Order: sequence, then structure tokens, then C-alpha cells
Amino acid sequence: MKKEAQTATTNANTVRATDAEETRLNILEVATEEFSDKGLSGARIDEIAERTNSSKRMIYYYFGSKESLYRAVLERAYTRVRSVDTNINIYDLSPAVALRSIITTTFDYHIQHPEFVRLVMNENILRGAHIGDIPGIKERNRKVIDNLRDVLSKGVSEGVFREGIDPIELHMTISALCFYNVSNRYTFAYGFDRDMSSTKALGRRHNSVIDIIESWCRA
Amino acid sequence: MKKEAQTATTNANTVRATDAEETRLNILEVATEEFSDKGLSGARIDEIAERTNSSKRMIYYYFGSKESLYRAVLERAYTRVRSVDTNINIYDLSPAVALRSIITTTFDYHIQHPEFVRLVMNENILRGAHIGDIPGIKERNRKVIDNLRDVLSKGVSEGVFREGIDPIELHMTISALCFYNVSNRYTFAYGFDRDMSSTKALGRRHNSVIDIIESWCRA
Amino acid sequence: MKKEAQTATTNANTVRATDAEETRLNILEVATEEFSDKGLSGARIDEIAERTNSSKRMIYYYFGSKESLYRAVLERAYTRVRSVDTNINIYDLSPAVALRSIITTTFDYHIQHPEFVRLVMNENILRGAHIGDIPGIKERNRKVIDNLRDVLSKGVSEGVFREGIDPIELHMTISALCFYNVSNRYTFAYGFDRDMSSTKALGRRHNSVIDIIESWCRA
Amino acid sequence: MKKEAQTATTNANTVRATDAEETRLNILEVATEEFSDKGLSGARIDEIAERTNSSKRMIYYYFGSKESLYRAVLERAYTRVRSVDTNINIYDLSPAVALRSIITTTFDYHIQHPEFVRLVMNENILRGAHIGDIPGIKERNRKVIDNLRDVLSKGVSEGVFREGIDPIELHMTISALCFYNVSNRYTFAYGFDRDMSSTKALGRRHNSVIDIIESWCRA
DNA sequence: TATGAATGAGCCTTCATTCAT
DNA sequence: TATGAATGAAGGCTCATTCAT
Repeated sequence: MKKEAQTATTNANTVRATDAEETRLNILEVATEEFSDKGLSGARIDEIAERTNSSKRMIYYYFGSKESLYRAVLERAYTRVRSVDTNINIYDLSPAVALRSIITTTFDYHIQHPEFVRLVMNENILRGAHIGDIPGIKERNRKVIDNLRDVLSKGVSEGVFREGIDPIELHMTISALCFYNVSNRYTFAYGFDRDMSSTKALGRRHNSVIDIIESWCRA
Repeated sequence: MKKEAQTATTNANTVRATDAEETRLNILEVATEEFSDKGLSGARIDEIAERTNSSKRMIYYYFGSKESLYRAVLERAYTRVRSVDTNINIYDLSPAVALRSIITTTFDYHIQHPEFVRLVMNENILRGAHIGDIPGIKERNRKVIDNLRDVLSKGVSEGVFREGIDPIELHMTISALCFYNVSNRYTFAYGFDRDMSSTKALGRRHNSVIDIIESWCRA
Repeated sequence: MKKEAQTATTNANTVRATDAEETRLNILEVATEEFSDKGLSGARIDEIAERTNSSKRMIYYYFGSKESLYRAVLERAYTRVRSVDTNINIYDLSPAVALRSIITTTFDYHIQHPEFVRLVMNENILRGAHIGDIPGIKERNRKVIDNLRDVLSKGVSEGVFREGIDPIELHMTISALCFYNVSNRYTFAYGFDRDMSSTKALGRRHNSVIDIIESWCRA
Repeated sequence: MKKEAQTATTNANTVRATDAEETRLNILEVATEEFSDKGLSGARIDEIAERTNSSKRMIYYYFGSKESLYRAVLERAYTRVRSVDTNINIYDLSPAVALRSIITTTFDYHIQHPEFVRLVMNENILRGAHIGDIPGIKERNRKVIDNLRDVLSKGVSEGVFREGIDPIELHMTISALCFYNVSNRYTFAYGFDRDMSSTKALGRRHNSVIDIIESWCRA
């Protein structure tokens, strides 16, 4: 896992810079696991350092403090989602198919990235204390909403969607249904003896979510 | 371990027993705030003690450890929800009105008890490590599901609801929409510049949630 | 185990006094176990109270403090030994038999009262801080030494014991051999894989101790 | 976990490593005093830290817990005895002189190392809970017993010792007489008004111990 | 850029003891 | 004589962070 990428860069500092970037990334990955697992206050710098290829000192060298490291982790997590839902090309699709595609992408992303879900939960426990420090979030979200608005209005004009649905309201609904499924997995699964992790259970829920939203939007 | 008895007794011990129960309750209330505010690892026993009418020592006298106190808080929070959604009398209402009533009750409870929402979030961050220790959760949930099943089947036989909706799936949907609204308030409100706390905003979302679920269930 | 003794006493307070004495004794017995088990600093007042028929408050009512309770325990333990080795009637026996009888009594007492051994160990760990407060110890010891002196001098004059053995030195030797056997049981048994508790092992050691001391004293 | 290596290395780390080893040793020395003085439960980490050149935090850095520190102290104490009684060269001496040499060495060691005696007492109060964790004790003891067996059998074949004396029994006897002399110093000295610390008193006891054991072993 | 050693502040917990009744 | 509730002080341990090299 060491020194494989980026070796083809051109400037003089290449090797060292690459090493440094690698170290940074390695720390970030381990920290993501730890913060996502235990939350900001539950995470331990020692624990992160131990599972890192480098040392505790390096964490401070690169990130300055536990909080800054947490912020870097949060930022990286949000950056990664961005790249996902920006990739959906909606304009080639019919409104119905586009909506379904958006739901599916969102649903799958949450399932495949529980660490993102947990980081967001934690950030809400912290009453959003750090999210304001992360650049680009609003821009990305604007784009998401714009997409939804386009899909909705296209659907309305084609007579397949009903009028009056607010795109933010729609996004909140999709998010809620996809998020809760992962975020509340433990208490819900226990309280209702309900499997929430198997492919079968997830497939069923996926269908429900699509069904719910389509029923709502349908003209 | 519960000291709820004796409240009607007449002998000298009564007063003291009441004092003790008061102390216990006072600790529990403060602890609920603290754990709901900072989570299990973020909460500080010193902090709780300070805001209590008693002392740090008393916390250990009554609850034994930080974790046990946390469990007591969690249990109390779950006990309180129970009393709420068991109180909805469904049998006197038409299926449509009953469903709407359930949604409204659930929606309002989450709004009015963000501390419950936060405790549940935290318990999920802990991967449900303590929920299994709390008695009666499954029983209460069974009753909730039974109620929903009754409403659904009554609605189906009356021709107002469609067939095939699983009551657990329905409950998960209602929960998700009501929970997310509070749980993700901070990140969502920031990310989308969306007011999520004003009466107006909540009223709007309330309508959406009812609309979403009704669209889904409607025959 | 309650209220069986002393019911025949004559003064007015009989019943209460008896109860009190019983409570005191019960505390003392439990405390003996606890102090002997864990030492002064290792013992816990809570632990003692719990295993008592009465309460923690009573311990303070009767004994005033942990240290005083410890002293009471120590005193009682020393009082009990006293009654034992004062009971050996030496004057009727030949010097050799008397000596052997003393050794056997001492040996057996240590085996049968490891709690006494442990209390003495603990008191030595405390550098004898409390033994001075216990009355009557020196008197009792004087008597023990006097007995030994008598046996020795009688043995010398009968030609069975050699001259020049100091009775205190002799007592120290007997004590050492009987005490160590119990006091160092755990480290010795482990270090040398030597059973030190079975009847057989104790019988063997008993013989050795007699043999050692007789060899030393023999003319 | 041991940092004894590197002492001969030449690079920059040498000095630091030595400092670390010094810190560790310093803690160990102070801890030996404290545990030997007060026992495991009576000892205070704060007290140790205060008398150390470093801090409480360092104690945990190097030893992890109070119990582990105690174990390290116990181990070191046992390691040190080992080096002593392994040093007696028995093969050049006549059996009688060898035996006397062993007794003297043992006697003197106990006098000069009351902290060792006290640690062993304490470990017995703990019912040998930790001695099993210390490596090498049995090996060392085997060697001690082997030496004694050699001396005994050589003495028997030369006609100076009598047959039938078990080397473990002999060792226990020597130990008991040397150990008690120090372990029970406080209670004995008080109870019998007997000086047990002056050179004169120790010389006298030393002679007695030699006399006792020689009488027993003599053919 | 990198590392082992060190630290102060604070955290959870426990203990002997006392108070109100 | 008896009891449950309460307490201050301290004890063991951990944490994020920094220093010397």
C-alpha cells in the first residue's frame, strides 16, 4: 500500500511530496474510520496514530489538532458524495427514469457509505459546529436541487408529475428515507426484529422508497 | 431498585424516600440533557453533577457508573415515547383519520422531544450497544405495529387503502420522515439554507409528510 | 445464629445489651475475615457492613473508625491465642514431652488460624503501629517465656536438654517455623511446586519442626 | 518492552534511550519503596509520582497500571535475590562450610533487604495473585534446591550429615528462620521487648540459626 | 520530515465518614 | 439503638498535545 500512486509527477520534490501526500491520505483514511466509528469525542488520537503507517506526531504535523483532523475528514466525506450525485446525467433521461435514477443512486450511496452517514450523524450531534467551515457544500447542494427542479418541471410539463412539489422538500424526503435506513439501523433492527442489512431486505426497502416517492410525485 | 412505591405510606420514611426519588429524578433529568447534548463519550459526569441539586457522589450512589446512568436515561426516554403512542385511540376513527393522527402524533413528538431523537442517534453511533439492556422496547413496538396493521387492513377492506403495504415498512417510513427532520436539522438547514425550526417551516413539512404517506397508502 | 446465648443474665437491660453485644460480635467476626483477607488498607467498610447482620452506621456506632475496628479485631485475635497457649499444663509433663506439646500446639494453632497469621503479617507491614495499643500482650508473652524457661531448665537439670538456650530465642524459633509455614504458603508453594495444605504435607512438616527443635535442644 | 539494548549504540537515540531507561528505573526504585512500605492497596500512585524524577503520567506510560507496576517491582525484587544465591560457589567448599555459607548469605540478605521481605509478605497477603506472572522463579528455585541437595548428599557421603533430610524441607527451614526474623520484627520486638535490629542482636540470632540447622543436619 | 518521551489537565470512580430522622 | 441518604477528599487512569533530538 505504499508509494504506488503519482510517481509520474514532474516537479523536483516529487518523491517527498508524494510520500507526504501518502502519509496525509493514510492518516485521513484511518481517521475517517475512527471518527465515523466513535464520533468526535469518542475517537482517540492514539488509536488513529497506532493504525496509521506513521506516528502521532505526524497527525499534529499535518493537521494541527484533533478538531482540524475531524474537519478534514468531514470535508473529504462531503467531497466524495459530491462527485457521486453530480455524475448522474439527467438530461438524457425521461423525468420518471431520472427521478428513479436519483433515488437509486442516493439509496445505494448511503448503503455503501455508512461511514458518511455516521459522520453526518455525529456532526448533527455537534449541532453542525464544523460544517460551516467546509467549503463548497452549498454549491454542491444547489446543483442537486437544480437537478431535481429540472426533473420535476420537465415531468410536470410532460404530465407525468403533479404540480406544487418543492424540490428541496423532495430532496429532504429522498434523503430522509435513504439516511434513516442506515443511521437508525441498530435501534430499529433491534426494536422490530427486522433485518436491515441483507441484500434481500435492502432490495425490499429500495422498492418501497421508490414506490413512496413515485406515488407522491405522480400526476 | 425503583422507589416508586411507598408514596402513599404514612410512616416517617415517606419523606426521605420521596427526597431520594426526587434526587434520582433530578439527576436523571440533568443527565438526559447532558447525554442528549454531547453523547455518551462527550458527556461529563462533573458537568451533570454541577447542574444537579446533589453531588457527583450521589450519581454513583444511585446509578453506579456513567454507562448505567446513560442506560437509565435511555430507558426513561423510551418509556416516555411508549406512553405517547400507546395513547392514540385508533378504533374510534376512520382508517384515513387514524393514519393521519398517527403521523401527526409522531411528527409532533419528534419536534417536541429533540433530546429523544439525539439519544437515539447516539445509541446508533454506539451501534445499539445498550438498547438490548432496556426492557419492554420490543413489546411496545409490537403494539405500534399491531395498531398500524389494524388501520391498514381496515382501510383496505373499506377500499381507501391499497393492498400490500407492510406495517413495519410503513412505520419505518413515518419514523424516517419525522426523525430526519429533527436529527439532520443542522447539516440540512445549513446545506440548503432552509429554515427547519419555525412554526411555519414545520407546518409545511408536516403537510408534506402527511401528503407523502397518504399518496403511498391511498387505494 | 441470633439471640441464643446469654439470655439468662440478670440485669434489667439484658435483652438489649445482649442484642448489642451480638451485633458487636457479628461485626467483629466479619471484620476479622475482611482485614485478615485484604489487610487494613485493602479492607472495605462497605464490604464489612454488607456481610454483617447490621449496617455501616452500626460499625461507626460501636467502633468509631476503621482503624479502631481494626484494633478491636487485632486485640480479639491476640486474646484468643492467649487462651490457647496458656492452657498447656506443662508441670505435669516431662521436659521433652512438654516441649513437644508446646510445639504441636503452636504448629496446629497456626494451621487452624490462618486469619491470625495474616493479621500479624499485616500488623508487621504497618510496622506494628497498633500493637502497642492492645493491652495484655506483654503479660501473656511473659507467661509463655516463663513456661519455656521452666521446661528448659528442668530439662537441663534432668540432663536431657543442653545448657545455654535462651527461652526467647527458642520461642522465636518455634514461632518462625510454625508461622512461615502458613504466612508464606502462597509464594513458597508456587515457587517450589510444594503442597503445603494437605494433611499429609502438614504432618510431614510438623515432624520436621519437632525434629529440628529437638535436635537443637537435646543435650 | 525492555529497553536494555542499544546502550552501546552510537547514534543519536542512545542518549534518549538511556534517559528513558533511567526514568523507568527511577520509577521502579521509588515504587519498590512505596509498595514495600504500604503494600499494594496501601501504596499511592501519587505518592510514587511525587518522589520520582518524573510524573504520574510517566508511570502509566511505562507501566500501564498500578498492578503492572507492582508486578514489575515484584519481578525486580525476585530477580535480585536470584543473582545473590546463585553466586554462592558451593563446590569448592566442604559440606559443613557450604551449608554455613548458604545460611549466612540467606540470613544477611534478608537483613539487608527488608523491602524484599515485605514485598513477599504482601504478595502472600494477596494469596500469591501475581507471583505466577513473574517468569523464572521456579527455575531459580530449582537451582537453589539442587545446590542444597548436592551439599546434603556430599555431607552424607562424607559422614558429616545425617541421612533423610529433604532439601526442600531444609530450604524451608532456613528461609523460615531468616524471613521471620525480619518479617515479624515489629510484633515480636514489641511483644517480647526484644531488640531485633542491633548488630549485636542480629549476630546472636545469626549464631542461633546456624546452630539450629547444624544440629539438625549433623550426623 | 520524523520519532520516542514527556506533560498538565481532567475524567471516572471509590472511600471513610457523617447527617437527618 | 438503628437506617438510608449524603459528602469531601482523594485515587487510579486517560487525553490531547508538545518537546528534544
